[in-house]
Amino acid sequence: MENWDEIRTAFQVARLGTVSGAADVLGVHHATVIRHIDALERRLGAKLFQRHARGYTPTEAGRDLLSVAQTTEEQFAHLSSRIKGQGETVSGELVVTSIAGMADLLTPVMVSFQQKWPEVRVRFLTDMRVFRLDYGEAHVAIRAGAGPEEPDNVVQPLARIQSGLYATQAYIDRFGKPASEADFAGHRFVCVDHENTRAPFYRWLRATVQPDQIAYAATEAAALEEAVRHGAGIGFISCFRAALDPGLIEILPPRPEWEAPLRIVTHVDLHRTRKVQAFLTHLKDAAKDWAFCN
Amino acid sequence: MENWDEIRTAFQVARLGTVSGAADVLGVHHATVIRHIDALERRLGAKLFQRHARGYTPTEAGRDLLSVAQTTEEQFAHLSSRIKGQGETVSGELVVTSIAGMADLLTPVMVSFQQKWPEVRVRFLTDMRVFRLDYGEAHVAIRAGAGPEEPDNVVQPLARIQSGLYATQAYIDRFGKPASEADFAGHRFVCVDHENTRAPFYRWLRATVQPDQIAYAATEAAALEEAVRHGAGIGFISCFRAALDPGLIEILPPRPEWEAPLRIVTHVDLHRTRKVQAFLTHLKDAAKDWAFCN
DNA sequence: CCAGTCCTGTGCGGGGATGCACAGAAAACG
DNA sequence: CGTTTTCTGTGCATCCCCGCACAGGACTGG
Repeated sequence: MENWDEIRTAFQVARLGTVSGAADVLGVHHATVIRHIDALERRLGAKLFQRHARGYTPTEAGRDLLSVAQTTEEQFAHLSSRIKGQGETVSGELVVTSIAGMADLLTPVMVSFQQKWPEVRVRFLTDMRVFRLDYGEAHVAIRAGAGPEEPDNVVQPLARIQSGLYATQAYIDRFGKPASEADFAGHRFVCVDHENTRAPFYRWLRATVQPDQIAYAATEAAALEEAVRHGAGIGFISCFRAALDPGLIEILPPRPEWEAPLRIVTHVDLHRTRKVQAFLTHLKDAAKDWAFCN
Repeated sequence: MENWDEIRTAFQVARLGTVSGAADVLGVHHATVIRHIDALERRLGAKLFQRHARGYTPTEAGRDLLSVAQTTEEQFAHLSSRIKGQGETVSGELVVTSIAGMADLLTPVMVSFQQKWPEVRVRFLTDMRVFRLDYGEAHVAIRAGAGPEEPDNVVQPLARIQSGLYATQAYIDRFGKPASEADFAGHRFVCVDHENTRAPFYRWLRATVQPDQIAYAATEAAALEEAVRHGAGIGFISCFRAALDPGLIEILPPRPEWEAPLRIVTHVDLHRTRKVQAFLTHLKDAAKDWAFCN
C-alpha cells in the first residue's frame, strides 16, 4: 500500500461518486484521477469502482476504502490544526537544561511558569554532558560563561552571576581571615581541577595564588562548594548560594571582574515559537528580581 | 493537509531518524525525501524535525505526526490485505436480484448458501424495475427470457422454466375442460397485458386464441396467477408454482416451445470473484434438483 | 426527437518532481 | 589524529506525471 495520494484520490471518488467531482475537490485534472484509480486497482488486483457513463459507484472494496480513508482524512486534519496551532499556543512539553548548580535558582522560576501556563509540562534536565539543542534534546538551555555554540543556536544574556570568596569559621579560627589578596600568603584555597577553565573567578584565582596554595581541587562545582563548607580552604561560591548558608564567612566581596555571564541558549527553529518566547520573558522577568545579580 | 505522500515520507523519516534510511525504505532518492519534508514544513508553517548532520530528530510536532501516521499505515495495510483477499474469500454482502415471482424458488437456495458460508450476508432484492449491474446494485441477477443486456454483463443459462395451462374446478364446472387447443372456442383466458411480450407461452397464447377470448389481463405475473386461481379463466402458470396449489387443474401439460429460459447475469468485474463463483455453482447445483425444469 | 449538458476516456505536449553527482560536514574507527 | 563512513544539502539533466483538448456516450428538458 504505497502511494497514499492515490488512496486519497480514490477516497474522494468514492465519496462524491464521480471522477469530475473528485478532480474539482482535489484541484487536479480528471484524467489524473482516472489514472490514479487505474493504478491503484491494478496494484490491488481488485476493482474499487463500477464504471459507468454517469459516474463511479464504489464496490464493496471501494466502500471499505471510503470508510478507512474517511477517518484518515479526519486524523490528518486534526493533526494539521494541532501542528499549525502549536506554534501559537503555550502547551505541551518544555524541556529546560542547565548545569546542576542552577537548580535551586531556576526551579522556582519554572514552577511559577508552569502555574502560569497550566497546559505546559516542564522537564528540567541536568546532566554532566552538555545537551545538544540541535538534536532536539531541549528547548532552552541555561549555560554559564561564553562557551562555543552551534551555528544554529541563538544565545541571549540572562544575568551575571556574582561570586565572592568564602570560608568557614573553623577555617578562620585556624588560619586567620585575610583582609585582601595581599594577605593570601599561607592560606589554602579550593579551586576547580582544570588548567584552562573559562570561569573568570577561577582564572583570577589561578593567576593570584601559588599553585601549592590550592589545597583542594575537584571537577564538579557542587563538590568544590562542599569542600569550602567543610573548611578545606577559601573558595569561590556564588553569592546567592552563599547567602543560604549562614556558616559561610565572606572573605572578599564580589568584584565585577569575577562575574560569570549566564546565557540563555535556544535553537533558532524553536526560538520563534510562542511557548519558548513565553518562557524567555518569564525567565528574564524573574532574573530582574534576583538579588546578588545585575 | 493535502498531499498524503509527503506525510508518508515524513512518517518514515520520523520513524527511522534519517533521511537516507527513509529514502531506502520508500524506494526514492534521499533528495526527494528532503524536498518532501521541506514542502510539508513550509505548508504547515512549523518545523517537524531538528536537522543535524547525523540525521533528523522529530520535534514535538514530528512525534505527533509519527503516531498519527503510524496508525494510518496500519489501517492502510489492513485495508490492502482485506481488498486483496476479498476476491479470494467468500464473505461480505451478496446481493441477488430477480423478478418477484422467483422468490419461492430462489429463497431456499440462498438460505442454504448463507448456511454454507456463514460469513456471507445475503440480500435478495425484488423490484419492478430492472436493477443495473453496472451501477453495482447487485452481484447476481436472475432474469427470465433473452432480453437485451449491458455490454459488460456476462450471462449464463440457469434452467428452463416449464409452464402449463391451468384453471380452477369452478371454471371447469362452468365452461368445461378443453382436451386440446382445438377445443378453445368459447373459453376465456388470462394473459399478460402487453402486446409484444417476450414470454414464449404468452406469444403462443396470443397467436392461438382470439383477442376477445382474453377475459382478464394484467401486467404483473402474480396478478395473473391470482386471476387464474379465482377462476377468471385458463392461464399459464409455471409448473413448480402450480404444483403447490392442489386447486389448480392442468388443462394442457407443459410443452417445450413454452419453456422460458432463466438466465444468470453478473457483471464481468464481479463475475471473477470467488464469492460470486461460489454462489453460481451453488445455484446451478440447486437447479439440477429442481423438478419441473430441465 | 434533438439540442444541451455532464460524464468518462485517451493521445499529446509541457513542466515539475525525481534521480544523479558532487560537495561538505560530522561522527566513528583504528 | 588521520581515515573512513555516513548523512545532509544543492545544482543540473532527465523522465514521468499532469493538464489540455477532443471524442464518445448517456441522461435531460423542451
